Amino acid sequence: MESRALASDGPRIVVGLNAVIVAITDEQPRVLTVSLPEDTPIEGGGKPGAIGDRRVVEALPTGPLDAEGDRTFELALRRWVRTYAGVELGYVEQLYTFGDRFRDPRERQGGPRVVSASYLALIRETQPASGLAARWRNVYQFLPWEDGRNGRPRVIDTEIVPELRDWIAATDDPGVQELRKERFAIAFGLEGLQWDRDRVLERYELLYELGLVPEAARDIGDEDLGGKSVLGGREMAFDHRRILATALGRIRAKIKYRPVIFEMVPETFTLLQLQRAVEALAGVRLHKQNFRRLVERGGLVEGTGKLATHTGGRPAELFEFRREVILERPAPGVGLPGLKR
Amino acid sequence: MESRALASDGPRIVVGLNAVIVAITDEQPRVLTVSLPEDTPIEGGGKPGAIGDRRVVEALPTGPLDAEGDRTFELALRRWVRTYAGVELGYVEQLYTFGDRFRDPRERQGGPRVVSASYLALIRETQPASGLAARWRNVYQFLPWEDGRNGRPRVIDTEIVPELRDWIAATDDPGVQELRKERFAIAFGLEGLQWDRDRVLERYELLYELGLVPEAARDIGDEDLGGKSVLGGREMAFDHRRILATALGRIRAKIKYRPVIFEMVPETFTLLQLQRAVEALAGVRLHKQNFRRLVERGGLVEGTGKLATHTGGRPAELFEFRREVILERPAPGVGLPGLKR
DNA sequence: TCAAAAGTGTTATCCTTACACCCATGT
DNA sequence: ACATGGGTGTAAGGATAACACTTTTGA
Repeated sequence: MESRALASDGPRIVVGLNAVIVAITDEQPRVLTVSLPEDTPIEGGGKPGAIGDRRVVEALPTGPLDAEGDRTFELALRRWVRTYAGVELGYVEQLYTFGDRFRDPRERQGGPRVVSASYLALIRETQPASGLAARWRNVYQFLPWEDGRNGRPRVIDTEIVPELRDWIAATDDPGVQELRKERFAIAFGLEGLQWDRDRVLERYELLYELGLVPEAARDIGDEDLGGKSVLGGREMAFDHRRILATALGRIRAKIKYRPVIFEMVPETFTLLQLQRAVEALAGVRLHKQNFRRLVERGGLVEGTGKLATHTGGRPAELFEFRREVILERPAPGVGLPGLKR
Repeated sequence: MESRALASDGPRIVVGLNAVIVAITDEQPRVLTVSLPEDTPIEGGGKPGAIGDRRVVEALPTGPLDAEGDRTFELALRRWVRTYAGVELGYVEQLYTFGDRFRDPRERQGGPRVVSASYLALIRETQPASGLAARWRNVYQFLPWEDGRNGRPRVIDTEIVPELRDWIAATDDPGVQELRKERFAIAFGLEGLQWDRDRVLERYELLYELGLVPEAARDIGDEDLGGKSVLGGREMAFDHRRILATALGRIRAKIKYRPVIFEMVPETFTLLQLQRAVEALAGVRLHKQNFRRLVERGGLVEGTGKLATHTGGRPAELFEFRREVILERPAPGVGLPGLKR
């Protein structure tokens, strides 16, 4: 029981917090990253995968939990991000807690087991992060196969699908082949199935398993990729790209039944601005007229009467979020109308 | 960064895992609980709230993470539950990680900060739990206001609403009053709003905040409830009732877009059996004909041709889950058709 | 004048809801 | 016979998807 937990583990476990801080700028979803300093000390020494290498690898902002100072995880996170990154967080939710062995490679050299509670934070603007070596990165630099706004990403058919087919053929057991085919089809929407935008994590994990991302080779202590092509897409430290994939999947799912998109657009916005924001996160283009009808008739927004000029065409009315929807409907989200293009 | 986390905290944090194991028997949702032994040792001594009192308090099964033996949290959980409770888990997902200060009251007497990663597990049958002082409890014994299958639970109008009204009136600031009114209305579906079945956690937290559950008084080290009535509903140790509320909310939401209900019914079942299972979790009655159409036309089930006799009426066809839906539809769930009665 | 974006209107289709009614079994 | 649950049919209403078309600005 609880007392058992108290007795069992010694000082070999540490708890960290990390934040996936997402904003939208220039119609692109952005995530705040930090560079791990090249001289990051490594406990235990030895070859630590990519950590401590000459290469600079980006990571998600990570902070400690002060066991005696921080009343809750969320307060700790807000404090930490405010202090070190100079960013004030708005909407915050817990994402997932990662605790696999060796997710921090230093564990192999006697480092402690690192448990990270990860949080998703949505903010309105890309405040220029102060302090640290922090920067805003386009989320799709890390997950390029997730951006379908300009048609199906080319990587999928040129790189991923052939590798997946090889993987399926690489076993003789027809039962295993079937299972692989099914996972493949579900994750990437092949065999006539539709591409499920929300399955971001499943796709990343499949690519990791197939060794198509550099993290895979790195984590088994092997820089060499065995001749396997490595997809475009920027590498991250530790399992942070997995965490980012978890975050994007969560956002995509949530946007449909909670009005979280309004955490990320200005107080007032045109309907096209709102649509572009949703498209940036969902990774698909939406049908304009139907999108407008959905948000207007869904009671999500309310016209302000003011107009935005310089929209590139006819001035558009500025809208604002109608907070009352939360009271009226059980699950108010934007909903994605039929795709276009 | 990650290295910061490594350096900061000493042995003052421990990580535990706890499991909300849910099954359905006799049309009731059941959760596996254990009794905390009366002689549970308390680190630091002193008055520990309910822990160590004469009173026996039930808790969720909790196990340690073996930092060097367990490869992942989930494997640790499965191992632990198999070994100590004799239950083999099927579907498992991470729920939430709780880490508030003093969630384990022993922390006040110098005990360590206890971080618990909680998991939701759904299983098919109530295997009689072996070992431990484990038992299956009706979930609604802990959260009686959540069962609306026989009409609106009486506690709501007799106990909860009056207390909530007092709470709203207890401040003079009209702004605060508005905020309270809104939280109240959202959580309990008053003021003409509808009751949102999924907001289980919000309801529990409101009741906790108002001191209507014994845990509230206990956690501030005060056995006396200050004359406040305490609702029906069985107490749990630590914040385990909050965890249970989180779990029920998650199940209710998930059932609508993932076919998780099939983890909890026998391999073959009649449509009424399936409906009763969904009703047990959702806490509402459903419209029979429409429920059937939804699951059949949604491609979720497939007739086996066999019949179940002794149903109480005409023999019913036995159905089974159509695994292929997962391939066909992005978010296959049961969906709750209009209520009846 | 033309491109770009805003905004209006209409129709076919599908899904949900709500009734009404018949069927088969056990007691 | 009748209570209980199984199962079919259908019509009304609402939401969505897909089109076509008009309006208003800036370059």
